[in-house]
Amino acid sequence: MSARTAATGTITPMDSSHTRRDATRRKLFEAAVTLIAEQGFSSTTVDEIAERAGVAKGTVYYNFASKNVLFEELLRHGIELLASSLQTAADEVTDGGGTRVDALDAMIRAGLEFIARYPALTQLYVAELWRTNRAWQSTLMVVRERAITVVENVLREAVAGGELSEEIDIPLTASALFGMVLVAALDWQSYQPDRSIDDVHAALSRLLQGRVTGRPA
Amino acid sequence: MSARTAATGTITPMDSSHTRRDATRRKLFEAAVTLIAEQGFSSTTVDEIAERAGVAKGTVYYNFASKNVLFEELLRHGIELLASSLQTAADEVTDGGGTRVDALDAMIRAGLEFIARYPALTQLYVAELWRTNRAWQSTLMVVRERAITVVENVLREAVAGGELSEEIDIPLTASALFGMVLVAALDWQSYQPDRSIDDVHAALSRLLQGRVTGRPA
DNA sequence: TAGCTTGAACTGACCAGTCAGTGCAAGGGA
DNA sequence: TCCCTTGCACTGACTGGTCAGTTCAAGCTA
Repeated sequence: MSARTAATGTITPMDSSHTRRDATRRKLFEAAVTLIAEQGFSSTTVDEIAERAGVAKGTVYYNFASKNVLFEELLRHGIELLASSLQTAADEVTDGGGTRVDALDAMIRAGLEFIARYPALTQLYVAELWRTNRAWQSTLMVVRERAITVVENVLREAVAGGELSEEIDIPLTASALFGMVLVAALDWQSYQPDRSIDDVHAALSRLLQGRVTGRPA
Repeated sequence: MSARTAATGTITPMDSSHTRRDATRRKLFEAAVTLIAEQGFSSTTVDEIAERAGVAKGTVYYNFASKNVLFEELLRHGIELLASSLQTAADEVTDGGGTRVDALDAMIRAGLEFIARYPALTQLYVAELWRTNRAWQSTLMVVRERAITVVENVLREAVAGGELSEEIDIPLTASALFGMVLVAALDWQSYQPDRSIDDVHAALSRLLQGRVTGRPA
């Protein structure tokens, strides 16, 4: 009974309650995320979302105040999944006696797994995250903060523990690591889908651990 | 007489010819790139583009067959700027007797400068590059190829010359480097605009050269 | 003069959001 | 046991508005 589902992946592997309404909302998230990732927010119509979710258009408006609100709730929902997945990966290593660098490595792995499981959600974040003049700008800032902070915290602990150089710039390094995983994963999915996740992980891990320039450990 | 211009940056610092028509097309590119970066392709109207460019709507259709065609030509135009900028940076170092790793470092710098100069163009690529089911999908594949290849070539030469470990995965490492620069730069512009380009460059450079995990060279 | 631009009017498709009405499960009164 | 009520969840035809793309007579400029 794998939690993983088909190509695009389901957004809500764990569900909270079991009311009829929640099931409908979940179906709508599901439908919206793939459509918006494929076509963008404004060229995705509410009719399409409703049709793919197998409900009537009115139901969309019964459950969400507007198309915008549906999207914002989707963003918040998704980032919670990512942040907790990264946090869990880091905690498991740290609690098991691993180093902070090992934890970073585990987060890279978790990031790749997340993107492989929810490619549509990821694509959607990438398209919106650095856009200016958007209605949901503030939502996105919070969302970004939530994810980046997890990485920054581990970096900070690693510096404090002497594992990483005191000279690294924590916010910028966190961004860079994030971007490295993000773009490598998206490229992998879109343009080199034949590669295994282990290949991708190994390449990124090598970069993190400074084994690209060829000095062995 | 700096080539750099205002906030969004002009797309066409070097122009090829001087006909009246070319000037109009350039104005339209200019207007389209910022509007689309801000709002996305489909919520940007042709009327808006014409207005921002200071031309009549009829002129848009006199110069481009459709809104789609305008956008595709914009993508092709932009990637040429990026690829040649990266190539030039790499060549300058190599021709001047620098190592391939130095060339990579220079490309990081050139990438950051490019993104700082053309943030709207960059945002637009990021939003579209990994999107599926798009009319201009094939245009984008070519465009991505053009940029990634420049990085891959330098990596390959570096491996051949023994500067980089033979074990690195060239396509994946190129993607990762690309993503690292891209995301760090966008984050810098959007969320930490007070930082200097030198700070950002230093942080990325450290990652490239494996000085994050603290082993001095 | 020929190539380019203007601007306004028009068409037809498309789409977010509305709303009067349906279906149905649970409760309660007789 | 049967009927009636309540209200949540859902439905889908409809509305008012928007926008890509067209057309064209007239003006400008190299």
